[in-house]
Amino acid sequence: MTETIAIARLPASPRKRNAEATRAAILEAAKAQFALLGYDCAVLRDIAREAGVDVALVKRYFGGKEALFVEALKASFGPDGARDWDRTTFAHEMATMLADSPHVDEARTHRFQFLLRAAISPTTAPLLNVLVHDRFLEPIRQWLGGADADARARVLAASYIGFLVERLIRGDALQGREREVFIERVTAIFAVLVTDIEPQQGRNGPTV
Amino acid sequence: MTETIAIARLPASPRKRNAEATRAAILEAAKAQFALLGYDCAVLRDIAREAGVDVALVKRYFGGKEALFVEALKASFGPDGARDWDRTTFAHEMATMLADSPHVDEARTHRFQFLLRAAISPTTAPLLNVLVHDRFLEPIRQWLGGADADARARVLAASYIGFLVERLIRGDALQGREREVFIERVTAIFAVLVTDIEPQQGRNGPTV
DNA sequence: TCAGCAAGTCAATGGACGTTGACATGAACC
DNA sequence: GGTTCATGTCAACGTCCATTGACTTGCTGA
Repeated sequence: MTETIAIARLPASPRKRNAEATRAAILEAAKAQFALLGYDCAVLRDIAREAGVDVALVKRYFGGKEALFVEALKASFGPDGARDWDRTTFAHEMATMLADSPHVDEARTHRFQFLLRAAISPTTAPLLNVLVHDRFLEPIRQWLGGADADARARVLAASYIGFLVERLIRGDALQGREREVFIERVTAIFAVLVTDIEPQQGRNGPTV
Repeated sequence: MTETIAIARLPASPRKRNAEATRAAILEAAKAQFALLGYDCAVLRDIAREAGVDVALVKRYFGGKEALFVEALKASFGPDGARDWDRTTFAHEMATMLADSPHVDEARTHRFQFLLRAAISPTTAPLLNVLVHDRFLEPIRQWLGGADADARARVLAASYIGFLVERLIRGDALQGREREVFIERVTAIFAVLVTDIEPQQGRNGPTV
């Protein structure tokens, strides 16, 4: 009798009891679900199922949905932060990355979807103001440096968000000429923002 | 007895029975709530209360929450569409408008919040792809004209969305020097996009 | 004045979901 | 081997919310 059961167990991994591991599994599943669906649409039962545990453990380990969310949010914005980009190649690299998002650098795209959804939802927005500033705006500001770094960081962040949203809305990848043009223009935009000096006036488009 | 009751009625407006008016009232309340909270967080009871009617009427007039949402979405993107901007002043005007959003041109900000929330929520995104293209991207594309209008329209739309999100996340108004810098840079960005010719290469930031 | 219908009200239903506490089970320690 | 505590399971409960259908009220036309 025991042998047949042992065979039947193969599909479900017989995970050993391990608080740390299950906690981590829940957190990982939560990060994915919250990024994909946002706080309101994500469902604890699904998170638990994805982690291979019971819902009740969410309460045991995190206290509740909101607490889990905050934890997942923090976990998503850990060390990375102020990645040191090369100033001379930044604009082009970022543009290319965005053009190929979300297929390239999936983890990064993922994290920012998370942040974006969190920042926009009226439920979670209040939890976020500090985090957005500390982990997102402030690193950009410091990296930019120069005059009016704060305002420029804001514009840079906003542009970045916009391109990300655009990619989020259209799922398909950019290709061929369209991709090239996208990269060209976006590179030009980031170049405007990285530059310390003010953009020259009178470039308000051709006077038709 | 009747007189005292008549006096007590003052606060609640004794609206006459009027199908068209109540339908309109519901739609108006729905537009506001959906824009403010998004599809998932908006509650039919609140919409009904704001419109001064019973929840059941939502079903009678619109069929259900999703149908009401679609209706509200269409109603929000009616005639406006391809407003004819002056090409020579577009960049600066738009930058200024965004800097002062949402306090100026509140209606416009409102509508785009609506669209944004709708586009991002996984619940409503499927309902939107066509609408976003027809009422948002396509008018921009036509207005832009020139080479690679499609790709440029995409970048323009994305930037616009980004700035809107930034303003949405921070509620407070830009002021003083910060506002000036914001307008300067954003103007430069839009200028890059309105222009038909490709941006000059090599402006990848100072070589430090 | 009365029938008939549209407009509006009310209470109830059913599902989804976060939360909770009682219970079972495995491992570590005496 | 038995005790004990942490880990994991189970079956609810309560709430929120969209939906529904039966009921009431006011208007209109004969």
